[in-house]
Amino acid sequence: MAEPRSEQQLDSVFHRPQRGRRSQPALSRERIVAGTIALLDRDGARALTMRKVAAELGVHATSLYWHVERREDLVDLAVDGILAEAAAGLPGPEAPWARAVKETAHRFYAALASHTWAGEFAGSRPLVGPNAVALSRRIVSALGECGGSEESRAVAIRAVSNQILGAATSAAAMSRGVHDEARAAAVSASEVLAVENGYFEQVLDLVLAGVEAREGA
Amino acid sequence: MAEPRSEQQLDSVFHRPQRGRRSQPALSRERIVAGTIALLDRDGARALTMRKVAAELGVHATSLYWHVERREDLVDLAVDGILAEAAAGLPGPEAPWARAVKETAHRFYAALASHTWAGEFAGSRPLVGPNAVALSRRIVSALGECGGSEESRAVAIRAVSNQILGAATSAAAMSRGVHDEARAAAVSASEVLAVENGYFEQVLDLVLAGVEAREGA
DNA sequence: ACCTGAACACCGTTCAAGT
DNA sequence: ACCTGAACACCGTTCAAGT
Repeated sequence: MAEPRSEQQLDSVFHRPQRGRRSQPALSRERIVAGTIALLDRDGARALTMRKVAAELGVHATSLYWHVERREDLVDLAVDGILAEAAAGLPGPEAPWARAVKETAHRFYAALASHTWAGEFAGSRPLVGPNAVALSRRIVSALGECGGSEESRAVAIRAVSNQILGAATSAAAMSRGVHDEARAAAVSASEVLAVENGYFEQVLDLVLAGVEAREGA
Repeated sequence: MAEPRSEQQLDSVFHRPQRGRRSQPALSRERIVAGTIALLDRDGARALTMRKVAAELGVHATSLYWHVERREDLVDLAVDGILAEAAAGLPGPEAPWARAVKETAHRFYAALASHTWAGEFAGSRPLVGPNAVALSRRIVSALGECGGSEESRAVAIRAVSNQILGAATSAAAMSRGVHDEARAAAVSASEVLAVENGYFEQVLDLVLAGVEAREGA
């Protein structure tokens, strides 16, 4: 039974105080995150065990506990890790709001969908890492420019973020889903993803059409 | 490493052939599903272990394997179980398409959101049980009446189902999320759910406004 | 400061055995 | 047909011990 942690405690999952070091330690936050992501990409969500992450890094499972408090911290760090690139290239403040929403949402979704294990964790862990927050904030700020009441902006924000989370979750579920052999033979997983990526753009356009229709009313 | 199962195999998870029986068995599909749901409602997703489900039913863990093939079957059965009520009261074919979509989507979402553990499993298990399928089909048929190309209907279907899945996933994640004590003291979990339920309706209206705007264009 | 090793209380699943 | 019991190969996490 893990008890809930306060904002401040959770913040310390992502930003750990640096210590002065004399001899180079074998493990570090960065190495642990990289190893965890490599393991997840290779073997999937179910392979995320303390022992396997440790083995990936040539170390004992118990050693990880010096650097993280619990297994769930590895999940949070890995998920936020794959959002780093997406969060690094956000549209600037000069971008028109609709384009900023579309581009940010697409980067967010594409990062999650290209590592399907991330979608598998989306329901059990809130996305509160710094990169997820940066992406969310950019969407919020863009939708803040489109006019309307505070209430209607709150609705638009939820519509867009549900779209991202729903598409990522469904991509993850599909990747573990019923494999009709004929279909599996015909189209590879990456082709499916390409099609779904195209749908994501259209679906988001549809949502934004709703936002604009509302704004015009 | 569980290997994927074909459509037919998966179907047999939900519809098991009935056998003639002489003496009443202690366990049954129905009792197992009911016990699993009770356990999940009481103790959460992490409590779903074969041993605990068995204890809930006063039986040994290994006995469950006579009735199900693996732990994941319990997940599938429990999730589809909580969708039974929602699938039982679908809007009839005479309902106007937009109302049918809204009502069905709301029933779907509300069922998932009122058992947050279901949202936690949404990313790891595709919703392919008979009740989930019935709900999805009703949404598909309703959106089939709203005109537009096949492509645009496919987009609308994804928009609505992403909305359901995204809202349910985010409700689940929030229920395990950062507990700001002040906020937790001020509003109970059920109050939050009530607010989010209201948002869901508005968000769905927004999406449907997009569908209608597209159709008008 | 950082890692090891033993230990504890769990897991899912298998299979032979009972009735 | 249906359930038990022992067993196997795992889990996360703790803590004393090493360096």
